[in-house]
Amino acid sequence: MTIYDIARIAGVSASTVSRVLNGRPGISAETRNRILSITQASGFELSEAARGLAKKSSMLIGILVSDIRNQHYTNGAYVMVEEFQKNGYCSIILNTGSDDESRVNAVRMLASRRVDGAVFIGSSFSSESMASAVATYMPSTPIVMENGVLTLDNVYSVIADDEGGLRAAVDYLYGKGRRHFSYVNANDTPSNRMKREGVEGAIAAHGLECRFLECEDSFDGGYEATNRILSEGRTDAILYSMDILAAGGVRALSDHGISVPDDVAVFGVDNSIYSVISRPSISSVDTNLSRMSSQCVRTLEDAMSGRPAEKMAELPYELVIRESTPR
Amino acid sequence: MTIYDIARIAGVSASTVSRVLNGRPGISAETRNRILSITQASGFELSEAARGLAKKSSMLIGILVSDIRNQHYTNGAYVMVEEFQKNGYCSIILNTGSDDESRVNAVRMLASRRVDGAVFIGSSFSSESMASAVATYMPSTPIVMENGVLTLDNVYSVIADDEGGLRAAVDYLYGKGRRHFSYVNANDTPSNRMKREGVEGAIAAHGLECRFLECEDSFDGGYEATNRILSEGRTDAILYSMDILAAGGVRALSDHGISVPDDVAVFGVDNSIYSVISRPSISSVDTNLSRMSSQCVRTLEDAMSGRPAEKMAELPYELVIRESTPR
DNA sequence: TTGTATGCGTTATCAG
DNA sequence: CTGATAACGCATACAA
Repeated sequence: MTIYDIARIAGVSASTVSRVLNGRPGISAETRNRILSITQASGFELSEAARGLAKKSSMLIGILVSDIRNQHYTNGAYVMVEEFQKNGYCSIILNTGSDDESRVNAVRMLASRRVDGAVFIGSSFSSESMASAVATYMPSTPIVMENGVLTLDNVYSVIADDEGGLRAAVDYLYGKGRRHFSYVNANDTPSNRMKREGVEGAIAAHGLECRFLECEDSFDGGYEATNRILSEGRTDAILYSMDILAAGGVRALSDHGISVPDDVAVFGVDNSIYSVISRPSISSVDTNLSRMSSQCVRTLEDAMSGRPAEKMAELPYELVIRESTPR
Repeated sequence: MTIYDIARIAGVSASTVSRVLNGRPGISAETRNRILSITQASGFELSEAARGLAKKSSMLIGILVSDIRNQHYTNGAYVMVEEFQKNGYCSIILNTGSDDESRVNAVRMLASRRVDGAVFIGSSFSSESMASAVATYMPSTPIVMENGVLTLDNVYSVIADDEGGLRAAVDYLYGKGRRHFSYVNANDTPSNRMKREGVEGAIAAHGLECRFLECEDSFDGGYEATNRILSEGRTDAILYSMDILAAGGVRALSDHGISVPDDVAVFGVDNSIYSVISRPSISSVDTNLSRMSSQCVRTLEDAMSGRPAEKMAELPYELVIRESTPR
């Protein structure tokens, strides 16, 4: 079924059908109604692909997610999907692994779909290979990076103050008298490096020391890292780069009969449902993902419609204090 | 940049470029290499929209999600996205509210994109209005419903044995000596009705009674419903239609100083991360979402490629026993 | 108010 | 092995 079929049935030309279906003026009420009723009866919808070809606009937004297992990212993606949908855009979501090749492939897919704009979610997209992929395959498509940076004309950034957030968390615990810090970090991303720098900076400012550990990006990863901490020496404050790790940590502490926050205080990052569900509930650095996501949408829509768009927006963090830290 | 531009630079016709870029045989190695190097240097990608127009295939899959806040669904969506991506398909994810109008609109969007196939995630799509929307706008596009049913020729189903799962959970608790049951149900969906029927059936079979409560689909909803239960009388076993409710429930019980599972046993549904993180961890009915999702992909790909596809597949449940129920 | 012709970027058929 | 040419479904400038 095409507009030509509708046209034939209605006894008019295809352009007339096109005009009616696009709500353009200059059509007699009679013809309009005839065409409309035929269209509705047949359940016909204009082909967005053909329309996009003719209008040079796909009404498609590409969303790249670096790690699907991180619900932090998927939540952000959904905020965007919803907001774009309000404005008539469809979102295509691609999950790129962490290897360069599949990430570049994802960019090529977006290019072949001729997306009107794109959002890259996660700091791990701040890489050389991404920069060159964008430069070669999408040199002029507006792109917004959530918590990432790429120094290209068509790329905009909305970033979180990860460093400041972690620094504040350390300061908070220091203010409560904690002096023996540990920091558990998941995978090595630019964002996690900033968090670590925040911790290091605050620790140094107080003239303290801190043990740094790496672990897998999961509940179990946090659990095991915490066991390692407990087997190695004294600690009265543990910070985790993500809530899910902290959830594992709280569980490990509890399994060892250690009181949280009396013996050991715990801080997470993300202010996610994990921090709420855990027992005790976990104090967390909130980088305000949903606000960041909304900002991404706004920036991208500005850029797509030629309005001046904010090249680099940094959103403030917030400390959410729960049961895992002393009052 | 189009294949005509590439053709002009290479000094050949557009058809030759098309052949090379599609890896078709019958081109001299020399011309092929010339075209390939020009293409790579320019970062050109074939337009999927134009290609789709000519080939009558969009290589697009539509995914409808009923409720974005339910991570159960989004997890399923991502399994699918990943699997489809492996086969060259792009997924467009639309979140329909719960009202009929926006759901029908979502179907129309899929129709206008000419998706090659679609998956509807969630039992709430089993409705009259959905059936008629599909019949009018996508009468011949293969569609798979995850945990839903629509009696149309082009619609396939992969469903969970919700009823059996809940029946088994009640039986399990009965076997541990529990006699005073409560059941907390979130929103009214076909799936949740099946779960409730499972509970009712098992309760009746044992000649018992059960208190039924409704609540919001959230941690807080489960928390408050549980408070209501505790204020109203005696209970030694509470089942929740979703883990997130059970997580709220466990927290409420704990806040009241009630021992889980000694005083009250708790059962959830979904076997999600929530059931793992809670303390005590929560026994849960696993309807095996990731297997369901994989099955959806397989069925849809069968249907799209004309192979015989399973019209209705029911997957078995599994009880995952954790700390919230007696051993 | 409506119709005709053309272009959008690609594939496919048919010649050469 | 390669090149014209039509077709895919729609929008739009131009004519009538």
